[in-house]
Amino acid sequence: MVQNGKKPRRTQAERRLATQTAIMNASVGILVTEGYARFSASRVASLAGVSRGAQEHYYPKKFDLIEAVTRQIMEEALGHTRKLTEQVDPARDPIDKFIEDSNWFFSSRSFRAITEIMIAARAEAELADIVHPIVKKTRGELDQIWIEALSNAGFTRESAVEFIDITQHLLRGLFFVDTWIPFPVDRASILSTWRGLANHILLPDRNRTPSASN
Amino acid sequence: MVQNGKKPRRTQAERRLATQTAIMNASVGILVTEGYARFSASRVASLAGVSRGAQEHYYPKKFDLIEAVTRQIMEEALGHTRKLTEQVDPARDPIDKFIEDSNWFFSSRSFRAITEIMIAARAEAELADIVHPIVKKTRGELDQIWIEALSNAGFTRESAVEFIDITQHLLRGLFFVDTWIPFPVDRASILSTWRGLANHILLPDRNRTPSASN
DNA sequence: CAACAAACAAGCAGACATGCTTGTAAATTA
DNA sequence: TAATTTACAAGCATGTCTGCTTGTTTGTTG
Repeated sequence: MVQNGKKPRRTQAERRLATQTAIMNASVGILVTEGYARFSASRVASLAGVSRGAQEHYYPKKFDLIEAVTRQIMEEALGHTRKLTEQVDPARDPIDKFIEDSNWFFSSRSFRAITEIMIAARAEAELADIVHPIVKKTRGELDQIWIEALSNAGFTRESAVEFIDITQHLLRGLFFVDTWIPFPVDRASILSTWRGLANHILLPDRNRTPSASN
Repeated sequence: MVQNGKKPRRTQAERRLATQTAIMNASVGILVTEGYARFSASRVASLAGVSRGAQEHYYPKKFDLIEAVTRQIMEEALGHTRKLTEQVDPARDPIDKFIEDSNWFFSSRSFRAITEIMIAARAEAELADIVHPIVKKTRGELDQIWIEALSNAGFTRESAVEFIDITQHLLRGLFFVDTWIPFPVDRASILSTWRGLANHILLPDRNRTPSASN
């Protein structure tokens, strides 16, 4: 149950928030641990400790629920990256920070949940119409942040875009095996190798002030 | 219908084969175009043009059907790679051939179908017990073939293993985006870049330096 | 060519998911 | 505090999927 005995009196806003976050957490939990196949409205409500009726009240259709999950996760990721890049000295170690941040996201529960949703969207055109724009928009903003960071660090935009792109592909591949294939993955070793290759892709921009690298 | 009016007489073996291949093709077709979510026994039978009873005759359980699909696809992939490597002059271009072969597989309908099955297996432990050993075994054999090929071409086994591993991760990442994410993928460009980095990972064998990992 | 076995057809019962409707308690407002 | 809206509970109608059973056709064999 959401409410507890100590506080029999809660304001509407509190009740709303409690119920909604319980549903959100349960949704992500089921998506992450069991996958979309087991993601039913009933199971979400059950795990969240709310009734089907409460579910219905906030998210009338199943897709409304999924849309909310998608928005929340992408919002979180954006916030996480924004906070991280604000701490980054553009001239110092944006490459490591980028790899760290990307590795964080593409290993996260959030990405796992989003992926389950994207897979479902391939079978449900209506769902795709809902979530694709959200993902596309946020992904674009995230990429933009790192393109700026790497540009400010003295690399050409073109090479930055390529490096970001390939890094993300690699990380999605690691996620892929991690999640669905029964092979062990030595993530640290692979990322270390990849880090070593970065300088073969990222090119210094002559039109920019070169970074004070050591 | 499987049979046609011109040949009212078919041997049992022919009937069997016709029905089974129709079911296999329909299965892969549904997995590839619609995903596991829409993969139901009824739909397979319907698309294959056979009755549910015929389905039942050869594949009593849904998982029997999936097991057959898995075996067939992995068998095909192994045959494809074996044929390709037999034509490869070990001293010439095994790197290109490996990338080409891997890119073929990880872009193929077969891999798409297998992936749908692996995703389903995460939610169905029983299914995982059936398909994981098959995939694991075949994947191991496939890797072994290329490790030999690259070794024979003069690279250290260790570096060959690492190169193969990362290449496959990258290709799975490309597949990931290709399949589920609404972003365009410039596969040729990425693979070209990756090909250029190969020589930074693959190490010649005779200079077996006591490689210090950095 | 008769008898048997294999291949195939068709229909059914149980489980489960969705979306809806009706009923009740709690909180806000006038 | 009475009226009214919001939040939540619970059950039902509909549809689909799976696994099974029963019935019919086709091919093989003695």
